[in-house]
Amino acid sequence: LKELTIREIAKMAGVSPTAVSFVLNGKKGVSDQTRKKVEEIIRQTGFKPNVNSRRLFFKKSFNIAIVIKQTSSPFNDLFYFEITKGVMEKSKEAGYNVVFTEIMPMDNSFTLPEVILNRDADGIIFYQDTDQRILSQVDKLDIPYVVVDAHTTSQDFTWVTSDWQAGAYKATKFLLDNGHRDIGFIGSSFIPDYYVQAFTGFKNALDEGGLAINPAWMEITALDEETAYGCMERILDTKSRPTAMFCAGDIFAIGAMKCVKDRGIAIPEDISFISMDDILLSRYIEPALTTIGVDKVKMGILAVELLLKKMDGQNPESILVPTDEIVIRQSVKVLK
Amino acid sequence: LKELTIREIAKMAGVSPTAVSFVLNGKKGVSDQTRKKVEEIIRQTGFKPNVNSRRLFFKKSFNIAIVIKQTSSPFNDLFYFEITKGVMEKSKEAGYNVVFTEIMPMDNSFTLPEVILNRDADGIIFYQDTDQRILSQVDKLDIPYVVVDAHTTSQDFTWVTSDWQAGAYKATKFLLDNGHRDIGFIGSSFIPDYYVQAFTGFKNALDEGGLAINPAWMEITALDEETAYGCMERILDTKSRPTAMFCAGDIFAIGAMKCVKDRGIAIPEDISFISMDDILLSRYIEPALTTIGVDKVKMGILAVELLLKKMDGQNPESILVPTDEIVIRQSVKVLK
DNA sequence: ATGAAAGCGCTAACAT
DNA sequence: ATGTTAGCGCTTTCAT
Repeated sequence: LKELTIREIAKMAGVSPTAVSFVLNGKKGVSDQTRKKVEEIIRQTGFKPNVNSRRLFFKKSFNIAIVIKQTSSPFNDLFYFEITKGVMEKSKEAGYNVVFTEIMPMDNSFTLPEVILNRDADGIIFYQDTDQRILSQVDKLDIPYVVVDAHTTSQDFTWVTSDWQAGAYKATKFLLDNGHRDIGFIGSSFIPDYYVQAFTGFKNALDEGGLAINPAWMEITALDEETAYGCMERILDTKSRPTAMFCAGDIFAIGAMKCVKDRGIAIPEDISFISMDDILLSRYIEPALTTIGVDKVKMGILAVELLLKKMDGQNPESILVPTDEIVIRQSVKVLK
Repeated sequence: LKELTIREIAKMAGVSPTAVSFVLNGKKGVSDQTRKKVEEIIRQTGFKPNVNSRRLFFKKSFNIAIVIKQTSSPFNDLFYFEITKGVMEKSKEAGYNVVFTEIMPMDNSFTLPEVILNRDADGIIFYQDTDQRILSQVDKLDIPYVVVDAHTTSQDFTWVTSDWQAGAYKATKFLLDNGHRDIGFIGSSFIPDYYVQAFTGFKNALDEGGLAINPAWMEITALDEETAYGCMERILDTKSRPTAMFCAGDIFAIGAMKCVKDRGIAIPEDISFISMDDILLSRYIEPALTTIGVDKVKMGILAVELLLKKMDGQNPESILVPTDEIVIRQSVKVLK
């Protein structure tokens, strides 16, 4: 298979390269006859115009870069992999490649990936909260970007984030609807905005049900499975015991449930659990976790849609993605 | 920030574009003095040469494409995400972008991703067994590729695959070393090569221990969690019961364990379980699963290394990646 | 050691 | 409607 160029196609069709270019790009300025002829030759030869020539001419890379953090946990990875499916779907549709890159927020250098420094991407999608120093650098390069799943949102950049406040409300309401009155809370004040959202949703549901928060059952220092375990220990060490726990994240629920089981307390008979995220694991732990899901593929699609608008010079509104309905499994008991 | 070109840098330094190009590419033909001067200007301006001009000149994309199947399950996704980390690490080091693409083996079209049809990748990494019709198309395009985690290997293409035969041997040996003599097998003849590897490792260990295979405890129709559940049912319905099961894949073990638990049989007190893969889930099910792991990041690195060699015109040997040691958790009982 | 000039393959402005 | 030509920004050959 030899290397074809637009020149050779032109020669074969007995026309000028311009004609071929016009046909390729669907422009007018060629007679129906030559168009047909050229199209036929292109079909026969399977000719594809050289992308790099086009890139050079248009000063456009036709790449969208995804930036993930190297420190991301496997749980996040899975979450982001699903988002990526949406990103790929929409990018392909719009004629862009998806280039994967990583940053290491550990070392304080905050160096952007080469793809971006080289201006080899027309737009960027950042996953998860992204350091302001990174974003400023991108601002300087004047490359449009969108942040997906940023817990700390802002007017300063465009984002796509799940509505965790609505999620927390729904989850807590579900407990109330099932007869629970003594409800504890495990959250994370280490992610301030996310914490506020989760807490606000929780509190709103309680308020609506005419219930007060029991401070002894409020734990806000969870970070991961282990720390959530610790939170639960402290709650169990108080005088009275809640009949249900709302956890701001499946992984917190998993840690807390482990603590409860270790003490020989039955789930959901003695204590019920509900949380948000719907990570893969939640289906497999025992008992399977009742939780609130989000459509991650959709988040990826929305992110690309916003990005395309920004690349088009528009200034679209950020998007709060509605949390889906509750995935009911076995961790919540119905009280009479 | 205005658009810099090599011409402008040349002007600023009072030299020719050629000189700047030589400096950028570390070639000799420039005096130390001009080199210093040019380097200084480049440093000050943060100039980066236009990648697309280089691509056009070199007829090289500096892209490596990853091709995954859209039908891949979340478990595979996680597995492949880790491999991807290795791929990114090594690709970056070698100066290549990583472009993510999907194929849909469902529709019988077997259309390659645009990136590949456009010759916008210098090399390809396929994840998982890949249809021969796909590979032939790539052969025609004459783009080098490597298949990672191909269960069905062949002399016809270059691959990087875990040594599951050694893994099965190690796992079975571990059961024997812990005093088990009555051992069952759940595998999948739907993936013939993989099945043969797993079975051979299993059988070799048994042979070595002077034990015969009990055909009543051999199930080879597992495909996923559900079918593995069915396999286990049939084994439990036989007259006698094994003290331990070897499963050719964590997900099979998870399905089989569910069956055992549903029948009120205790793990590992009554029946022990061991398998291979070490997927994320295995740590979280109850009891936590003892299994054989592989270094996925390393697999990604090795894949890129092979690919780079192929891109260099070499014809490297495929690689059988050693399975790691056993990850001992709680699913195997020590028999006296 | 240095610079002028050609060319990678495409697109589009401009003549015809 | 069609063809000629310049130019996107780089690298490299070839004079000087």
